[in-house]
Amino acid sequence: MTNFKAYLNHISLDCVIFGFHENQLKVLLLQMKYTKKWALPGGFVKKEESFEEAAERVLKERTGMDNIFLQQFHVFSDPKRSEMNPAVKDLEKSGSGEGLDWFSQRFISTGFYALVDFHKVDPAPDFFSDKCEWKALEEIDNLMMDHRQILDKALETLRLHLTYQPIGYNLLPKKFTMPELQKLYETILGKSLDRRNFQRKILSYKILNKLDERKKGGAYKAPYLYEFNLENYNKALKEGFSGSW
Amino acid sequence: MTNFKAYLNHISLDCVIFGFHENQLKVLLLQMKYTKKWALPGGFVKKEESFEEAAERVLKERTGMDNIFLQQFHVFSDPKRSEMNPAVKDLEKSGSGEGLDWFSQRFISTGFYALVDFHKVDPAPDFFSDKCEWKALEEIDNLMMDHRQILDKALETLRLHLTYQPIGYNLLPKKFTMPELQKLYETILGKSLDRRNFQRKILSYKILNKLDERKKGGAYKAPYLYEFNLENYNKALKEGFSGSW
DNA sequence: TCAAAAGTGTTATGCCTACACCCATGC
DNA sequence: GCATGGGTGTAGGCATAACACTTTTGA
Repeated sequence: MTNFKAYLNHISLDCVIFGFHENQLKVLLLQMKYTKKWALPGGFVKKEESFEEAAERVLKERTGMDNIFLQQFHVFSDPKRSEMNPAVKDLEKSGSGEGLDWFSQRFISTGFYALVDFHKVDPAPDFFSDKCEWKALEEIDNLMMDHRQILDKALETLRLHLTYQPIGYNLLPKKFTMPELQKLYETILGKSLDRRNFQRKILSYKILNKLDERKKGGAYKAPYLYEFNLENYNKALKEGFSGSW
Repeated sequence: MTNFKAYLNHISLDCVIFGFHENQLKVLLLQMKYTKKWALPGGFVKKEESFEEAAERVLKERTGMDNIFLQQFHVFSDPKRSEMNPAVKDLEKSGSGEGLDWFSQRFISTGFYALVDFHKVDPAPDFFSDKCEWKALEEIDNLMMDHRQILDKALETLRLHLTYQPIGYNLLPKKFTMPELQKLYETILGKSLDRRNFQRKILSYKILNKLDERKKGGAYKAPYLYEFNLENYNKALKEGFSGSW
């Protein structure tokens, strides 16, 4: 990762990787080696790669996972967004002259968001960072460069998609309970929903299979387990829900 | 436009410029000089420009207009999308060696869609084209490279935005009638709507001012004129309509 | 037996849909 | 006067929102 010849100049991508854990929406972040600033996992695009392939590669490297749900959402092209890029400082300290040239150029970054099953992720830092960790949305502040803006835009897009697309297959384990699914929706939307109405509505979409099993081990009354009906789920992904006109 | 040193390598943008005329949704296209293929107006990004600024510049050049409603919607990054780029052939014929190198590189294109008042546009071809014309959606086929795909994605995005955002201010003259606005919606959505329900719904958004004037000159009963209530319109643009959760 | 969480059903409201009649204008 | 398009109102159905009681379980 110190030979940049294989990559397209001034093009980068940043990934907002969402996971759901302990009833919180979390994002996978890297802590830069020298500046200690937190940053979104990102990468560059090889000369024969599509952006989607590049994003998959980055995702694989940071999470160990394949086939991640991935969605591009915006291009961040402000010519000043790369100014004072802390990564440059990180490279100065690491003494890589070649890298310095690379990092001092202007970067146009395409934002992707990814939805992953928290438990399946094995976080791995990259060459420029020494930590890779999940952070709950509330504990995140002061990200590198314009990464806060990128994160906000990703969240905004995710919320929008929620209103006309099913979500959850990529964020939850194979079997899950209705309260868990509801918590996921509530977390993304940032507001609480009525239990009964939520259930009626989500069931009306026909994207769930109710299982005979109940979730054991928890306290109190054991909730039923559900799984996604993939056929209908994928159909809903393509066609979308309702739409007002 | 034959000195490409001022521009970022392998980055381009393409604009899908929508206008509304004679109850049809139309798109502004260019006809390439040598291949005679039709193409979306596009351009490159200067080294100190944001994509949005570059798109505005392109829009200004093709339409003569400023302050156009502009929205980026997707990045097209397939490494093969530039293969057999007919513009290269156009350049071969025009004998520009420098241009050849430029055009033979891989391009990553960001798609923007624009909404404009048809009557205000003064179409102007660029260096590589000899015609710049409005085409109704139905008459469009066989566009250059992946431009058909870009157009389709723009239309899909526009339809989606229609369900949660007001639209029309940028596409219609200052004063317009309810039937005209309805035709616009019907055209974008590709289906017909009930007159009375459309009117009730659009009025419920409070984004219109009903004027005392009626449209004169037309045959039959003269319809009332409306204008957009900009304050509410802009508020609706920001906040969006409803949303199912 | 009590507290906490989960399962389930009913009612009211409002929005969307479908539909009909009258009015103005040009031919 | 008739065809065409525009203005307006109403009834039914479906989805959403608000809301309460019962059941299970562990402590």
